[in-house]
Amino acid sequence: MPRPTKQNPERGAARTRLLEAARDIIRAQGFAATTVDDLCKSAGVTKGAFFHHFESKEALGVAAAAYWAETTSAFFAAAPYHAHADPLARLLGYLDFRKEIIQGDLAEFTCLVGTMAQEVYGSHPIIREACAASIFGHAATLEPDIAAAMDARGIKADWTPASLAAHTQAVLQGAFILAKATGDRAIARDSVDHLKRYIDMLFTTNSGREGLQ
Amino acid sequence: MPRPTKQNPERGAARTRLLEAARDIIRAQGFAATTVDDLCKSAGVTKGAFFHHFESKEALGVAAAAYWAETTSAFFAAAPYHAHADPLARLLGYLDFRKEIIQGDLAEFTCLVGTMAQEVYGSHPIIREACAASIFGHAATLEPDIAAAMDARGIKADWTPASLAAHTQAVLQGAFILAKATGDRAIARDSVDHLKRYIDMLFTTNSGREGLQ
DNA sequence: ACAAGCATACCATCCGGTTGGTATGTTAAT
DNA sequence: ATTAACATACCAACCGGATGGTATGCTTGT
Repeated sequence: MPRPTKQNPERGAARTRLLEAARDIIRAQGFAATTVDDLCKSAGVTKGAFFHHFESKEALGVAAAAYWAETTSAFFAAAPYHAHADPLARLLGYLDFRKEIIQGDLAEFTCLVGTMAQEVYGSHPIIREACAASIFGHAATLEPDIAAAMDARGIKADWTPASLAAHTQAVLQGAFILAKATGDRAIARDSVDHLKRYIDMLFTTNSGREGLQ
Repeated sequence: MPRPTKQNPERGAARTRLLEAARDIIRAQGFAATTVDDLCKSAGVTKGAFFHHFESKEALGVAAAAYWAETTSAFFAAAPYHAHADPLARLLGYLDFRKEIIQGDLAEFTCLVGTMAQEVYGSHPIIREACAASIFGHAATLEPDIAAAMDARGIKADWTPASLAAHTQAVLQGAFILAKATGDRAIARDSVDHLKRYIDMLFTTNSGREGLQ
């Protein structure tokens, strides 16, 4: 869709630059506090360009969630933890990878769609749905490894691969909130450690094979 | 400070009513999307009353977090799980209690300070701090039971009571995000179940007594 | 009399969205 | 090969309503 010209090679990139601006600014300020002008200024385009590409601010929110889903799924697909032969090692490797990327500024490693979902679940159901699709689409990539690890160890539990995959995302989202509340990244990594310990115990002790309660 | 009159017994309650309105509306819409007029309308007072009691919208955010800390700490202090004799039973009872109160409308059981912290951590550091105080003040109430349970079972681990207490709050906050994203309360309860299973295993298997990594 | 607890009215600014226009590129009939 | 017709990408200026905050004054209890 982009149509660059000879004089201005940046032409045609307005949409992408607005989505990148949205990704960065919304993570730092939230959706409601981010104005269309903020986005235009950061992207270096005018409001006319904004409303040419997006019907409304709400539509940008949906597009930003979709863009997030695309870019992060490519990012994780390229991550090294997939190289492990054992599915449990891949799962724990995923969590190590998540721990590794918890660094730098808060707005750089926290989750756009988690932030947006929390904020707009009541007022913008369309954005909420796009965020849910991104979160659970990502969680779904963990399920095959979880199922394979259960299979390999003959584990019959009262929890499902989908449930554990969702739980990993809950822990990560919650870890981000604690990090934002304290300003401390370490507390987020600590929660991921607890999650790793849980999963390790689930697959390496007998307790994991019997139901709770 | 309230000064009720004979004609209008509600007089003097403006501040409290504004805080209650803030608790309810901010949980449903977020802090930035909640206008001062929204709050005044819901509390049944005028803007003059609002700015008589609060210097600014930001000041109301801080007061709302403090009010949340007060009311929830009283709420949990009165909960039945404290009756258990065994500290581990109290800890698991706390999580059962948290599960039980996940019902009704989303804005009724989710956490005000978690929502606010996520949204304003960058733009309103004062509110962020008040939210952190509320979250970790609540987490601190779990630490004595965790420490006692470790003691009773002679557990020497590479995690601290404070770290596990923080993790429980991370799981709860994350569970709320997933619930908001999907509109489904059950997924939040599932995460609490995983957390219960984790804590159960930590204290009832040998794996919990050795370090991860 | 005086201060606390409000209400009314008002303001300056901001914000999402619109309008009209220009520059560039594509399609297809002649 | 030219050109008319159309589409895409973007800009500058503007608009109406909303928003946080203020100025002022009225009530009520002490």
